[in-house]
Amino acid sequence: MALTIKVNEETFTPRQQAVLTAALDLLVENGDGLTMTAVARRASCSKETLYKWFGDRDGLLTATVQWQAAKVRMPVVDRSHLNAKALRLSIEQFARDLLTVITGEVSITLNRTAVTHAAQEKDSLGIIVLENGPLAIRRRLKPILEAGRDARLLRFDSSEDAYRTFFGLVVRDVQIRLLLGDKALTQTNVVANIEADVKAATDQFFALYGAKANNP
Amino acid sequence: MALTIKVNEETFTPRQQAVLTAALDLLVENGDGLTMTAVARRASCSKETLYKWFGDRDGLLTATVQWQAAKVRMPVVDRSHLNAKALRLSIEQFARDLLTVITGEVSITLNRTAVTHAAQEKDSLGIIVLENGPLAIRRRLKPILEAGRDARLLRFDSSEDAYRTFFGLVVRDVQIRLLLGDKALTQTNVVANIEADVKAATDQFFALYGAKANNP
DNA sequence: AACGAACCGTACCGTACGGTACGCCTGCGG
DNA sequence: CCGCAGGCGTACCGTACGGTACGGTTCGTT
Repeated sequence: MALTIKVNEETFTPRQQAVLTAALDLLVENGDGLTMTAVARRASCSKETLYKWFGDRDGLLTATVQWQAAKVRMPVVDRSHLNAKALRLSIEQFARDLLTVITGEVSITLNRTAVTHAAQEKDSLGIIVLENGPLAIRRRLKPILEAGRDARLLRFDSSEDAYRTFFGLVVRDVQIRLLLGDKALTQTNVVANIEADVKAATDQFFALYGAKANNP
Repeated sequence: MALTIKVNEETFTPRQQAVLTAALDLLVENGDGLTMTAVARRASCSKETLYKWFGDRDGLLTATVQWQAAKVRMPVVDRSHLNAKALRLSIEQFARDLLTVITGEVSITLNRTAVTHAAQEKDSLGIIVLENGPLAIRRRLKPILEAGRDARLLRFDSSEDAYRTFFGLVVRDVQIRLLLGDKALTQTNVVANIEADVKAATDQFFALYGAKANNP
């Protein structure tokens, strides 16, 4: 159970999804408040049903994170005719999606849950969150970057390095500060600046990896 | 108790420091294993003493994190005669310090503990970790950056933005992946690449903010 | 020597929570 | 109409852990 990571969407009945929704709500409202009793009460079901469906508490947690993380599907960017303007818009869109997801309350909750989980020799949740968060973006961004390089619009040796630089330029210290509960970073504040941050990060990315850049 | 954040180094007796060391060891070994009984046994002291010294479990946790985080004192960089080479060495040193700290087992543990804590309406640990981690670097880096600007070696409008870009270029996705327990990032692997990453990040930082850079 | 403070070890209490058992209701196939 | 499977609600059990109490020991002070 702990070792089987079902990457594909598990097929949950509507009733089960209602239970998962209740569990997620409890997680968001009160991070550690995910007790089986609380979920049962919130979802109006019996604890016995929870155990029948999800095995144990960890199974319920995993199902919740898995199910919710998989819902974070960012819009696919058009990849045809890669002129400079289209490429820039694509990059900006990725930056915007990444920042929007990361600053969302659900994402913060899932990441906190996974980090907490990772602090106890359990890493399955961390893998799930990674797989559906940064790595999902990476999988979709890399082909765009490489297409940009093929079109002589970008210049880099390793698309992995380019991706990680992009991640750093966009995320900066926002995620860790949100995870640590930095009050100075109210989400409204961050959200209000997303557009400016997106533009700045994209500018910097092109300054480093644009074809005309003077990087080694 | 919960509201008083003692920024200055609390003066702990050697015996108390031994207790805090035991607590930290337990945290590192087994993230959630910080039970009062375990600490008392490890430190060969009585639980009653723990409660007398630290008030309650949260007090012990706070004292441990506070005490340990404050120990992360990165070497001060020479700020005199800022020629281009000295500035670059300083920046590199900051990058190296930041990466070294972040990838350390103690830092990972403290950050995980603080994130877990933040998931429960408690934010004091997060503040402590932030204050002694990223913000400590920021406090010491900003003057250097501004001195570099005064010396016409760097060009930027906001030193805050410059710092955050520096943070992103150096940290990238390393910290969040370590916090989530990404096995693909064994620490030895990261540590082995620190020097290369330091150089790359510094190159990129100067490409963006160096006086000869073509940034707006 | 006598006293008391600090502290260790351990036993103890109350509670919270994971997990299980059981009685009851509802809906559906024969 | 009967039986039964699925599921709800609740009661229950065992354990782990935070927090307290207490007897015994060491050590410094007078």
